[in-house]
Amino acid sequence: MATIRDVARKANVSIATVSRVVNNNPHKVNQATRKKVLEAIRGFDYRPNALAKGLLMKKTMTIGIIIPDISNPYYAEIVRGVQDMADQYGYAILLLNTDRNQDRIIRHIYFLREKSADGIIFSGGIIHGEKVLSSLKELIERVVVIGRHKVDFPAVIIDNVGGAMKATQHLIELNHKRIGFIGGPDKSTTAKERVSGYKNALIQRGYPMNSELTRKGDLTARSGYLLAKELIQKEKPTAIFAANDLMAFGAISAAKESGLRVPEDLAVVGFDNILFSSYYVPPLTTVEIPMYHVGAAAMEMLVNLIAKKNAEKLRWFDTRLLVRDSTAKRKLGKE
Amino acid sequence: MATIRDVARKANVSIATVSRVVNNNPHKVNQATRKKVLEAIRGFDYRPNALAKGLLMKKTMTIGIIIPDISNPYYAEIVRGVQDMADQYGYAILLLNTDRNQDRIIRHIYFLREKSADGIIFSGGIIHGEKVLSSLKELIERVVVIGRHKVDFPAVIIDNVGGAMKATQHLIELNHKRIGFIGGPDKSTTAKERVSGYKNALIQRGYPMNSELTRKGDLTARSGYLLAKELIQKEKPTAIFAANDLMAFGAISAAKESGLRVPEDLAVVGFDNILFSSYYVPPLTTVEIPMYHVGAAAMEMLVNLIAKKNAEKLRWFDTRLLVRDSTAKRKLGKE
DNA sequence: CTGAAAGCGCTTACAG
DNA sequence: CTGAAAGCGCTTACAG
Repeated sequence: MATIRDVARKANVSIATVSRVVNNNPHKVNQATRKKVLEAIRGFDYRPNALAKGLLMKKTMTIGIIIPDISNPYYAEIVRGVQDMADQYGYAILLLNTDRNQDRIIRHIYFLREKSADGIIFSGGIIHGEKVLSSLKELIERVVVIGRHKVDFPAVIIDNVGGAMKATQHLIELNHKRIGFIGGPDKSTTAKERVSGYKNALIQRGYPMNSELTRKGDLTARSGYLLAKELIQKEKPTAIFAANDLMAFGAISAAKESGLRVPEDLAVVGFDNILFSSYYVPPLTTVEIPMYHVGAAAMEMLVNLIAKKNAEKLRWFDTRLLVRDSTAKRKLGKE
Repeated sequence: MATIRDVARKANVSIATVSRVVNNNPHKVNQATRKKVLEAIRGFDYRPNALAKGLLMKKTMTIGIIIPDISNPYYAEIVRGVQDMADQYGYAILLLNTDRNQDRIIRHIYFLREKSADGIIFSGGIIHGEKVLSSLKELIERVVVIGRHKVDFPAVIIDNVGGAMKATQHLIELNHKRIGFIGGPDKSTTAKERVSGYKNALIQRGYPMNSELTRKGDLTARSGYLLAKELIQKEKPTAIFAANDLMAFGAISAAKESGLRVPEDLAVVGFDNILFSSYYVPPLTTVEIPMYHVGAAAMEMLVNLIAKKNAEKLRWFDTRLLVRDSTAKRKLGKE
C-alpha cells in the first residue's frame, strides 16, 4: 500500500503538502501543486492510513456497539439503524455480542479501549455493575445507552411500560379475564419494564394479581413455545401477552399444537413488531417500536457527544399498538 | 489513558522492558523486574494502544465482514458465527451492509483498507466486478467468500443446488403437478443456485418447464407475500417453493388470506431454516443450512489465510430437508 | 505557498 | 538481562 511518502516523492512535494490536499486543509495550497498531488494520489490509488491518523489525532472514527445477540432480529434492526447513521458520518462500527454475560461485557470494553474507539453504544443487559463502570475509564464520557439504566448516561428510551399497558388494556377490553404473561430474564431491563406495564394495567382495572399467570422466558421463540404450553395446560388463560414477538410466535405455535384456535380460544399479543410479524399466521397483534430509528438516534447522539456539541441527554420513543388478527378478527392491511 | 511510557517510569525500567513483559516476549526478563512492571501495569490499568501496535506490526486483528443486510436473519446468523470465532482468536469485526449496491461495496473496501483490516469476509452479492476486484489491492489475498463466486477466492460453499433439488423432489413425491417458485434477485448467486436446483429437479422428473410458475422477489416476507398472491390468483399452483424462509412465510400468509389451507390446498417449502421457522404456523418445511457454522468456518479459514498456514481453499456444507407441517401432515418435534 | 521537524504509542534489532 | 534508538504513517505548529 502506497504511503504519503510515495505520493510526495512522485509529486515532488513534501508530505506536509500532500497531507494538506488530502484533508482539504484550510491552509492554502497552490492550484498547480494541488493538481500534481492529486494526480500522484490517483496514480497510486493512495489512501491515508487510518491507524497513523488515529494515533496522532486521538480520533479513530470507530465506535463499538455492544448488544446481547445479533441473531435476535430486535437487535439486528437496531444495529442496522446505527450502521446507516454511522455510514453517513463516516464512522465504522465494531460489533460485539455479550449473551448478557458480565465478563464478556467487560472484556469487550477493554477491547474497545485498546482499539481507541471513539465511543460505545450499549443495548440490552445491565451495565451499572461497579466493575463495568470502572472498566470504562476515559470512555465513560462517550457512552450512549439504549433503554433505561440506573447510571446517568445519555440514553434513547423506549416507552416499554406504556406499550405493555396498551397491550394489556387491549386484552382487557376484549373482555379477557385470565391474561397470561411471558416475560424475559431479570437481566433485561426492557423485559422488566414490560412486566410492570402489564401489572400496572391489571391493577388499574382492579384485576387480582395472579402470579401463577406469569412466566419468565429467555426471549426466544422456543422459550415462548415451552412456557405457553405449560401456561395453557396449567392455568388455562384466554389470552397471553408475550414480552416480545419471538416468544409470541412460540406461544401461538404452542396454542395450535394444543388444539386451540387463535384468537378465538387464545388471544396472543407480542411486542416489537419485528419485520415479519405481520406475515405470521395469524398476523400478530403487537406493540410497535421503531427499532431502526432507535438505533439511528443512538448513533446520532453519540456523534454529537463525541463532537461535544448539542448535549442532548435523552431521546424518547413512543410505542404504538398494532391490532392484527391474533387478537381481533378483523381484516387489516399488511404493513 | 496511560501509555507504555507511564508504566516504564513508574516501574523504573525502559519502555522496551515493559513491552517485553506485556507481550510475553521470549526474550528473558528477570523475575523481579517483571513483578515491578506487572504492578505498575495493574496500577494504571494499562492497556497497550492497538493503533500504535497495528501501525508498527502491520496487523490490526480486525477484519471486515461485508453483507447485504444485517436485519435479514440469514446474515445475522452467519455474522454471529463469524463473531464467535473471531472472539476466540482475538479478532474484532467491522460490520458493513451493502444492500447489494456495488458502489457501497467498493466504498466499504476502501474503508477497510484505510483501517488496515487484516482481511475480509464477503457474503451475498456478486464481487467479481472488475472495479471491485481492483479496489481490493493488497487485501486481495486476504479474502474469504461465502457462496460461489466466479473469482477464485477461498470459499465456504453451501449446496444450494442440491438443497433446492431435494425440496422440489419432495413436492414432486407428494404428487404436486404445479409447483411454483419464488426466487431472489439476480444479484444473489445463492438465489440463482436455488432456481437451478428447482429446475433441475423438474427436468429430471420430466416436468414441462413452465416459466409462468416462477417469480423473482427480493427475499423479504413482504415480497413473498405479494408474489404468492399473484401466483395463486393467476397460476393456481398446488405448491410453492420459496428461495428463503422469509418469503415462504409471506407465501403462507398470502395463502391463508386467499382462503387456502396450508398444506391441504397449497404446500409451501422454504429455505434456510431460520431460527423460528419451526414455530411458524404451520411449522415450515424447509432446507436447513448451518448458517452459524458457515460463518464460523469462514472466519476460521480467514484466520488461517492471514497466518498463511493451512491453505484450505474450500469448505463445503451440505443441506438437509426438514419436513414439517407446511407440506405434510405429520407430527414432528420442534427443533 | 511550502517544507523540516516533532511526536502520537508502540516493537524489535542492536549494543552493552 | 536491560536500554537507546529507529521507525510504522500520519498532522500541524513553526519558520521561511
